[in-house]
Amino acid sequence: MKLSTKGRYGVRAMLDLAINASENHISLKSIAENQKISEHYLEQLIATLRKAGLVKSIRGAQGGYTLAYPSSQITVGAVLRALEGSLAPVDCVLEDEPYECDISTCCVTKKIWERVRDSINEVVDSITLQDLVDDYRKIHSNDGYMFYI
Amino acid sequence: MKLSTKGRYGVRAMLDLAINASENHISLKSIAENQKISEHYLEQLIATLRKAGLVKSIRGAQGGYTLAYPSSQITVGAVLRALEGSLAPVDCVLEDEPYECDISTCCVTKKIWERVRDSINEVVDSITLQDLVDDYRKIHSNDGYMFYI
DNA sequence: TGAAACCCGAGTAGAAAAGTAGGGATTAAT
DNA sequence: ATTAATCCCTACTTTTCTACTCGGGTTTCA
Repeated sequence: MKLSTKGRYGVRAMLDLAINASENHISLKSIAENQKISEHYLEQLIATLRKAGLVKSIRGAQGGYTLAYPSSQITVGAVLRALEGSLAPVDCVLEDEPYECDISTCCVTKKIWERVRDSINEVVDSITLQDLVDDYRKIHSNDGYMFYI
Repeated sequence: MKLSTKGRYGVRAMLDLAINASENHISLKSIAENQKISEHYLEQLIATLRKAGLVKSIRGAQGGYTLAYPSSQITVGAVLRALEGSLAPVDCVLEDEPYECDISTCCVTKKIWERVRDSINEVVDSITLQDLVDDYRKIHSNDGYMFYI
């Protein structure tokens, strides 16, 4: 029941972008350095986020990435689902294409997993990147990047 | 962010025991057959549940397993945590021995994972095996074992 | 033109999940 | 007492997935 590095790294990368949203765009390299994440690996994660429409890229020299929307409009849930897929704890309660049990109506335990899925989504959808930025600014006064996992 | 088969099989096995709690004890073999789970694999899961004090075993011929407590006193959460360990989505918010980040006070994202962890625990701790038995009886009228995942 | 960036697909080592194998210990029934 | 059913235990294997790495290609600014 663990989140993979995709989700964790992704949220941190997006938070990095949100914190530095004042600058026009940020290079992959600098995010990777700040967050101590393999550059090439992060590239793949950001590519996923771009395809999901959560970040925009600027190509060429001096290029980089920016958030596609204001940080107050991007939830942690959207980031996680883009990278991890559905947050359903078992495949029979996937939101889009639930895996059909042989005898789905008989599946008593399904109710448990639906409730777990919904409660996870509720939490992560209630937190925006801006909330994280606010928390971050409360702790730091522009003293660099210090939010590791 | 998926539950492993340990957790899913474990809950189903415990539900099987709860449904048949009227009989004194049930053999591993019959649970495995009912639930369509490899007998040898289920044996390992039940061993874990026994060591966690959730089921009792009777050895020898005609032996088997029973719940260690009334089904109304065993939560899904207890079963899941016995088999899966902490339901924390990342190691830095494990209840018992949280993985210490280098700079833990600075970890803004930690708050997210704490809230996710707590909400998962809240859901699974609010559901007892008896709740599942009640659901099961609502759907079936003693027509066998039909709750697959 | 060249360097700094983003873009893309394939491959890979290690870890974890899921299950197998094989035997030992206990006990009810005969 | 013997047998068969059952639980108990350790180790091994197979499959899948994670978390990368590799090696390029393309775009754009200076």
